[in-house]
Amino acid sequence: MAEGDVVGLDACAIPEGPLPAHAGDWALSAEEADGLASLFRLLGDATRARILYAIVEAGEICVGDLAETVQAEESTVSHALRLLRTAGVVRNRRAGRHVHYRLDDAHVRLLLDVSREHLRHSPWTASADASDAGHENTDRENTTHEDTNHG
Amino acid sequence: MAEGDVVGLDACAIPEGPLPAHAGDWALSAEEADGLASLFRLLGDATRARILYAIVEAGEICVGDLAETVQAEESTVSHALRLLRTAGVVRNRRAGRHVHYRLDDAHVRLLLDVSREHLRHSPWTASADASDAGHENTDRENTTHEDTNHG
DNA sequence: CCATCATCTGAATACTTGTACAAGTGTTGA
DNA sequence: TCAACACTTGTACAAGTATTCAGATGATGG
Repeated sequence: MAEGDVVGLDACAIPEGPLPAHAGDWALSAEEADGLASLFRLLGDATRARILYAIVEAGEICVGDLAETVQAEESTVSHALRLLRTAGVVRNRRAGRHVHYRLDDAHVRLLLDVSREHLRHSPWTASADASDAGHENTDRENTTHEDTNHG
Repeated sequence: MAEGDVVGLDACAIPEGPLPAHAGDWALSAEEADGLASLFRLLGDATRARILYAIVEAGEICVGDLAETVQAEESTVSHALRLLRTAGVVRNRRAGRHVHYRLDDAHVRLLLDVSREHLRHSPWTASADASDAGHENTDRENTTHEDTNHG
């Protein structure tokens, strides 16, 4: 009973032998989860995502160009930028009539990088063709009952 | 950095001297942006975030424990897990009456790791109190109008 | 087979949020 | 000062979504 050992009656969490070195540090408080979710939600919009990547690509870019690049109304872009700005993700700099935006968070840049990698190596695109899995039985879940050793 | 130099009349994107090596690769197509946003949106919910981190921490964990850990109804957790499952983020394994969930995407794990780091090093929590910069003029950005050289 | 446990699913609800239109602010040049 | 420009903001509405309740499914043990 390698793993079945730990499984109690009320607890079925299995510490999976070799845990990542920093296990235990992974636990998230409600606030942390909220903060993290806020960040992710911020990136969780196609327009904002495109804006961010356009900013990364350009280094620094003004609202008008941004709007043209991401094919959205300036108003939309401005609204999006405000969210990113107030979250500390981007930073603006006024130059004459223009306002230039640039990234203001190295972590976010890293996130964008990692996620882009993920995208390139993953079989998804926009429409996860696993659309709604109405039947939910995606055969990969059809496991043989390995540890049914209650007997 | 000499930046004001490059600004044109219709284009105000400034290539910021040394671009990241892979610049140009950063541009996101609409589909890519959508895919990326989908992923981020998936992580952009406090409940799901907590679920994911709980899964990472436990290595593998069943729905009931998950519900208790993240302090949510089992039904809520199940719904959340379905989204994560159909997106390929987590994977389940049936063991008797229990269903164990674990991460099923190294990229996502990395994202979670990076973002947790971000959280630890950032001054935010849930509510970004960097209020809304109504005037947007955060004085340090009050640069001398460098590129007002229209003549 | 039935009762029970663990989990899943569907539908209804309330809530959040992205977008567009229009008006406002601030800057520049004449 | 005025008009034009670049951008921001308020508001309203459509669309999306998280949560809950109730019922269904599948597994186990007697």
